[in-house]
Amino acid sequence: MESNAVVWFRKGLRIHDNPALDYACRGSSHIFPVFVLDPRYLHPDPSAFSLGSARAGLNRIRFLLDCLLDLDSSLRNLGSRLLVLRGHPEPASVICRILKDWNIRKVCYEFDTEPYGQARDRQVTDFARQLGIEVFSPVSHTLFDPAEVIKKNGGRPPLTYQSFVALAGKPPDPLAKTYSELPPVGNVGKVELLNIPTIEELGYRDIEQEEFSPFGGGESEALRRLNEVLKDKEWVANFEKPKGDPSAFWKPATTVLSPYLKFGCLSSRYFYHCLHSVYLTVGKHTSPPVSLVGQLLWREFFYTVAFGTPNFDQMRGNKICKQIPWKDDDKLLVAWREGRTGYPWIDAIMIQLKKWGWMHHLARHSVACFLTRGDLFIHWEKGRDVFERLLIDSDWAINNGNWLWLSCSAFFYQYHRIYSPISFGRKYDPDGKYIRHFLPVLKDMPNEYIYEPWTAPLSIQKKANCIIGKDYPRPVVVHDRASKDCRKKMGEAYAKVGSAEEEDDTAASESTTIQKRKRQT
DNA sequence: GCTCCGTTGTGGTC
DNA sequence: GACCACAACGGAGC
Repeated sequence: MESNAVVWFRKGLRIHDNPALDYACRGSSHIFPVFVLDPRYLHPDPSAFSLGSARAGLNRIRFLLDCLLDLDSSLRNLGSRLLVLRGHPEPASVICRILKDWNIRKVCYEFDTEPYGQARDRQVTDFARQLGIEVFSPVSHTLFDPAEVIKKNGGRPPLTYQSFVALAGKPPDPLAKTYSELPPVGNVGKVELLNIPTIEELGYRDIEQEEFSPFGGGESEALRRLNEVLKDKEWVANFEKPKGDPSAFWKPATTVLSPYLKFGCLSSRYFYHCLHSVYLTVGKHTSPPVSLVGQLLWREFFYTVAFGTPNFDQMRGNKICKQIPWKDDDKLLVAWREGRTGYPWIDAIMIQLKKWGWMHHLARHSVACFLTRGDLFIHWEKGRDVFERLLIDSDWAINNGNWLWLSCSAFFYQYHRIYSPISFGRKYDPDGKYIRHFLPVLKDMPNEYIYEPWTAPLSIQKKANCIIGKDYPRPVVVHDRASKDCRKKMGEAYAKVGSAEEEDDTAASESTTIQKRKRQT
């Protein structure tokens, strides 16, 4: 008897440790491995501020296409293939249609915690259940089930890393299963199958950008990269995140596995498992929060809080977010976004973001602090949008979580600790090699002035072929003054924080409001 | 109400 | 590279 199963790939673009794929294969005569191309994610949007679609910059689109090509090739090696479908009018309705057309008995897809994914999957789940089709939606993108952690904590997400780690315990092992062959693909009937498009086929032509992300997508590349990392056991064992060098770019100071985790080319559980094996063989190793395992737990922490916090991605209506009267200044925002603030360290980072779609974690801190509480006092949501579009590893929960953190809106509140746009970078890279690469206009500026070129005498500027105010901008703000002003405004906003909460919700936060009132009297 | 703690500040000293 | 002063936040636990 025929028994057909669909494996719907969204994230989780891998064969290894893939419970949805594993379950689809069990007892099925045919499986249909499906990916739905979402035009909003892929097709050019000329109104966007950078090359790319409405939802993603070109680097991440390219990364996704790499992932799909690799997944298709792996499936073909197992006697199957990826069925690529057109996402009109939207991915969920396309899935509903094929469930019927292909006489599907069970549909399997990885559980997705993001609001967009939740709404999309609810449509499919409801539809399938009406038709009596089995839905299998396992948690496999994260180490833990965020809903369970929240339940363990009495219904609220833990709001500190330490309390999260105390609750979390040990994650489940990855699936050990490997395949020699998959059940054959069934008859797709009249459903149109697409090829995995190229960038050019999507309509991206005459691209002038001269440097693109050096990181290619796909499970094979993820596992190659992982094995490269694991080879250096000492490095893995001694890893301490805050000690990394943000200016290292040819050989980054971190693993750069984040984009692979984001798309699920690499299983977080498999990664965790491998790290643990290394720890066992070397004995002495670093620990969370700074260790590599600690980094995976940070990911879990943000996924959990994001899942359990309504309006996590905005200031308004977000209970854990400080209400701060951020400034609205498009000119400053654009200067930051385009790498024209006049601070070479900040601008070089923003250009690396634009060209590579990746920069070191501490570099992200520098520019996020500069945009928000450090210098420009612009809303973290604006910076979040820029990162979300341009980063190849942009991940809804983690990106929003980090912007909340850096802007001192949640999790972290020491707003007087401000990164200097001049000395922070110089500490790691006194010769400015990083700046010279990403801002070639400054390549002949002497070391002495590379972090503050506006202080160079005109004769030096001329000799370096870079006149400040003409070839490279003057600073948009004076850091010493701007940061002092920001500190003052943050202090005022913090002092007023009780009344902001009162505006948004009345009954729910009554007890905290009373506490705040007491404190004020 | 007090104390301790918090992945990743800066600028100074030794 | 390690330590300090600076200034000074909220959360958690008692």
